[in-house]
Amino acid sequence: MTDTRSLILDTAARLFAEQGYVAISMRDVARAAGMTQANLYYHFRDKDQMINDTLAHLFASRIASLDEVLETHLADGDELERFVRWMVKLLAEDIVFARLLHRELLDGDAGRLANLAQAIFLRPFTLFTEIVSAQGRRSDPRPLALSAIALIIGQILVLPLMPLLAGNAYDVNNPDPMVTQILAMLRPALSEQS
Amino acid sequence: MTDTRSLILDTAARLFAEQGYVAISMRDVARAAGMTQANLYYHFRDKDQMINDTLAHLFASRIASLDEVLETHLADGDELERFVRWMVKLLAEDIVFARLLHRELLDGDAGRLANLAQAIFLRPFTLFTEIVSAQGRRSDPRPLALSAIALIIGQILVLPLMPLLAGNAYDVNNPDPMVTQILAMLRPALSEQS
DNA sequence: GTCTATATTCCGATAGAC
DNA sequence: GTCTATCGGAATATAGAC
Repeated sequence: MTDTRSLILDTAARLFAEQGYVAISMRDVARAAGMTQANLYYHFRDKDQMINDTLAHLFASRIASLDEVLETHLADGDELERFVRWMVKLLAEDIVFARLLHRELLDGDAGRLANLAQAIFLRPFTLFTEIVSAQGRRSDPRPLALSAIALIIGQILVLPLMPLLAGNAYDVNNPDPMVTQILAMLRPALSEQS
Repeated sequence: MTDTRSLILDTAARLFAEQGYVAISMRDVARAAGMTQANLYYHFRDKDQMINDTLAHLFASRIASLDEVLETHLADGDELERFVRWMVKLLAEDIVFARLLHRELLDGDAGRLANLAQAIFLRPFTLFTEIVSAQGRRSDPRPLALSAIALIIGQILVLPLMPLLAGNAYDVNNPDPMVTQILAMLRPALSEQS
């Protein structure tokens, strides 16, 4: 059985993702984790520290999957497609991670944003700039890399609008159509010389 | 002098955008608007109705600017660029609107999302599908239209990461670089025949 | 219309038993 | 480690004077 601290962190991550930090009380977390609220203060100094530890725990576990992707498949196939597919799958299949990421982008203070940039975005961003540079473009690859990340994050954020506007929806369990759509925008932008 | 109800709605919009609905109390809104909390209940039944009215008031005023853009400039220039510039300026210059939009995409229930799709997104979405179709593409224009909106919204959301990753930042008061970057991604995708 | 005053519930956090 | 019990404060909302 997993230890109590991890149980609390996983429970808190789920609740915070659904409703936000302010809307979830210590009592809510404790009840969902099957303990009393007072016991949370044995494991965490206060609510702020529990939030920070929850984010650190979740983000550290999720970014680890990028290392696997990079190390085990570094030699094969289409690097751009592999990167996009990894990021889309990560955000589409893990709604807790995706929603906490959005909450941090909206409400994180300077320190939390710096952590986020370092823990989550730095390696994908660097990887993408390398992919862009490898295409032989001479201009600064960084705006294009940030746009790629923005496109993927934006696609996930507007997903609930899909059925209301376009009349259909990407299947969360099948990220392929979204990957295809994103690649259809990135590839032409990449091959444009500027 | 503007009437009390509008003063409350504008004040609430600003505070809700900054910190979220749950974090802002009726006392906070009342204090910022220069009145007591009890008086808010003369103008609104409860907090929920104040939130809904705040969103309806803000979104109705902002989408009105699209009508101006469409009606006064329908004949000139580059329709795509005009549309992108309008949407980027709207989101970049009006941080209250942009943040409340993001909050609704994250936390809006089905009814609020339907209102959002209708009040804000339907006309830009339709406009963009028409622009795409006018380019002579034969495939469904809707995924591309949604991607364009996703790209613009995503760019605004990742703005705070810019100085942390790319080492510089778009100037909020000068949306041109972001418009240029977004057009650099949309134009090639548009001219690809599929 | 706006106020003072208050009812009720819930919050974060602590003390201390086991 | 986890509990019961409780404190002080802040939340939404209402009653009623002006």
